[in-house]
Amino acid sequence: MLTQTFNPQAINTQIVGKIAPAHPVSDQFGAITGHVGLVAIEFSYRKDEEIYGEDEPAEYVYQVVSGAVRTYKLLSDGRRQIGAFHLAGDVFGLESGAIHRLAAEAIIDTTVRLVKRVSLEKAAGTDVQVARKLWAMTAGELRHAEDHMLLLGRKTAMERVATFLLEMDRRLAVAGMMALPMCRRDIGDYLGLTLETVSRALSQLHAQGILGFSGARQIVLRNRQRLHNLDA
Amino acid sequence: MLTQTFNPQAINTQIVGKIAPAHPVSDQFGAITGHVGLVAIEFSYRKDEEIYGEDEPAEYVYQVVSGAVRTYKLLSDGRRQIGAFHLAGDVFGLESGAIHRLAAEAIIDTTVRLVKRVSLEKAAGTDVQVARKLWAMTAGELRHAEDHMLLLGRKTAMERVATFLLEMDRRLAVAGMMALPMCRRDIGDYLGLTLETVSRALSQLHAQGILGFSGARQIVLRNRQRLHNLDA
DNA sequence: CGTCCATTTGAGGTGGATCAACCCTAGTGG
DNA sequence: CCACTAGGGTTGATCCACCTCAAATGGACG
Repeated sequence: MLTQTFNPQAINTQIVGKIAPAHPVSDQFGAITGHVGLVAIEFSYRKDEEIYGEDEPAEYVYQVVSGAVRTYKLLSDGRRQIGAFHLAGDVFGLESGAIHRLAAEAIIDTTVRLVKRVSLEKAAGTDVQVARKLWAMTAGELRHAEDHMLLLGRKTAMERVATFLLEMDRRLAVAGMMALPMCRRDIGDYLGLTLETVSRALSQLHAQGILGFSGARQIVLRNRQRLHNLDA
Repeated sequence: MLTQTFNPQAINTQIVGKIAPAHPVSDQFGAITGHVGLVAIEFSYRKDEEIYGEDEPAEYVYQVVSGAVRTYKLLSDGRRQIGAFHLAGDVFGLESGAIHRLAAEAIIDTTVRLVKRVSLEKAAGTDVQVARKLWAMTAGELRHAEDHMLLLGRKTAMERVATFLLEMDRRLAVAGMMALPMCRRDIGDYLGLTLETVSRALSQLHAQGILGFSGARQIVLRNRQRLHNLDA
């Protein structure tokens, strides 16, 4: 489990170097790599492929170029808690220490950009702007985790699903429609529910006209206000 | 909610200045304040007193000198999720941004040491060691939150209570005994359970000889191995 | 010694889990 | 182009872990 099982330069990679970020303001990763002149490499993973395991050495920090990633923890009997979904532009695998605290897998075919963690650490050691940015990114993850603890500890199934839909709507809606990359089981493992409970909640919202389907994973929110009301 | 309702220098305070930390290695806060020469102030809160509210400006960063603190989020109908308990030596209220994401209250009579957040920010802007330390502290909180999401999303009531006991044993046991500062309701709100379920789990562990009571909050773990087995 | 909470314990209810079909659709191969 | 298949999704029936409501007990403190 502790061995690095791939060599990013071996398969389907591309040296990117200094990149003009696609989203100059919001692209935190590009802001750093561009600023410090780090070399970034692109790498692709197929659906359900492991990117790194829990408790593996944190050799790289990643940014999703396209696709989607889940990070999760497992109990010994297989129960799984997904901590976060990472979509295009998101950074994941950033650790202050040397070990990944969650495992990461591609949800669908995914391309990532990656840099060595030690090179970021080194940059942070000479540039306080970089150090500040790394802290802010970790703090952003902490904020999400704190919100998610409230959801997992205290919200009902319908409230959790409503929260999830509003989060995904905010993060990946295009033209009022969202194309979910993940299956019902992933959603359940993110929300601390079973896939059946997620499906029932979505069906109920559909029956109430709050959302529309075009295929199980293509969802249109028809009434965000009522969804907000369902979310505690 | 957004107004700062106390003046730390007004009541029962004491200017501490550069402190020789009681725990030279583990005292992260002292390491910073001592290193940079920041002025720390001591302040005391009575049991159940609010230290700061959710979404208040983060004017200070705190370290527990004595006592215990809970940080939590509320839903509009009063449901509460406690994110963490902070015991002697722990830092809390550290934010990368300008706002506190959780509220904080004293669980029992508590004394804290505090420094202005902006002074820490300033120190981090000139000293990369300080910046590194602040990042590491936030990353430590994130690690705890990630572990706690797994607990809240996927563990059974007995597993949660076992995890809680092992955590408190590690953090506050003296001579094999722990004196819990918090009530059953606080434990429940930390574990995503009701106070009755917490009580029943503790009674069951007592009946099995895994722990001993001397008063409801004085607990001795008699068999850590069996407790570990109960914790997934 | 009495009061006030915190805690424990009991009885019963329920939201979500589990177990089990069934359905839909995208992909595959003929 | 269509039949077949497999995996994901939906829906139904039942179960049970935990919640809710209620009452008794206990311990700390005046």
